[in-house]
Amino acid sequence: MAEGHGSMIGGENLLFLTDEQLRKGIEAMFFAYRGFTADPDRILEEHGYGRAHHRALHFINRTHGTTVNNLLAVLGVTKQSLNRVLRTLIEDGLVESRVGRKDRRERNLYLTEAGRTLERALSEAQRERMRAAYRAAGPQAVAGFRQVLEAMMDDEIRRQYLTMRDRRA
Amino acid sequence: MAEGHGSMIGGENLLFLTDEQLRKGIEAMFFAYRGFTADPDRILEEHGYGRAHHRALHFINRTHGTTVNNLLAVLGVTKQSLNRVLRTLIEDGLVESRVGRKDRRERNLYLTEAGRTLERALSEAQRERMRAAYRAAGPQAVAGFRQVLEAMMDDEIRRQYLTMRDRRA
DNA sequence: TTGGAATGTCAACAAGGCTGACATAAAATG
DNA sequence: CATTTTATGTCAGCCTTGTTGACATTCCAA
Repeated sequence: MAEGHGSMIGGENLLFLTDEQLRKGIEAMFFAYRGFTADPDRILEEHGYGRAHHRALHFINRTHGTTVNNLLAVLGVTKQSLNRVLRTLIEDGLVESRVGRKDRRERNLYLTEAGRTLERALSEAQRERMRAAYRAAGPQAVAGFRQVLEAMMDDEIRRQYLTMRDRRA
Repeated sequence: MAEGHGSMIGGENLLFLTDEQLRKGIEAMFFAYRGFTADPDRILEEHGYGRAHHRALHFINRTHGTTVNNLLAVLGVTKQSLNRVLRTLIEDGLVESRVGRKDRRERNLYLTEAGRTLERALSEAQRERMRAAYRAAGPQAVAGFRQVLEAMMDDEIRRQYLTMRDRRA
């Protein structure tokens, strides 16, 4: 019958690992990511910015005073690419770059009031979508969601993510 | 104290919806998506292709004989953008474009043997990553993962996704 | 027969990745 | 102190992949 668990192929904890199931997961990931970025994208467009700006604002807000090198590591892009984005944010007065106090080669990055305002608008839109999804799926589903996502990261990124996951602002 | 559940704001099923929790979900999504695309990206680079080619191959393989318009709707890009990608895939002999039988304006798209080979390599790399994540997280987590992702999609996309989710090859 | 739909193509442009080369300042090291 | 390394910025150029607009072709359907 329909529920014959196929236990002959490895027990029920392997049952869900069919190519069919994996394909569904892959496509869900693809479509969900589109939703995930849709709301901030609309706001960014109004300001003439792109996702790269959002990412920079997010991580500067998240780790006040972070250095350029730090940001490069987290974002996984080249300094030339980041610099282009950072320069416009600084010119537009959303980000402030201060010479490092201990090490004066470094630049510590901060959001200005205007930067905080835009960051809040972006992250609030994204949080609202996430909140609705969490609410619809329930707490147990959320725990599973995070577990799978963390297991999907590259090892090095996961280490980085886990160390900063539970930081305080 | 630290565990004062804040039950005054809506009961424990709302407890996990703090901005902090939502931020973790957002960052997990960001980093996980990088992992999600990392393995196919490496293979694509060897062939001089990009993610756009992967997406086209995936959905042509998934729905043999799909039309260009169909593909546009699923991928959410302009026809000009898709056309450029499609053209190189056809020129390179990975995709075959046949004039529609009923409606001869339409083009039905199929993978050639070479196309199937590349598609298999790409999807197998991606499935392997997904498989490892699923295995590490367990069946319950996987169910939650899918629930949250589906809830995160745009409404229209979700409808589309759900109708094709359980199709047979 | 004519309007509109589906498709393709050309041109131009922008964002945001990349590499390589080079400049500067400051820290670290011998 | 001299040298090397590090952190950052910048210029130039290239690529992919998205966009818009204009226009041609084909062909179904009213």
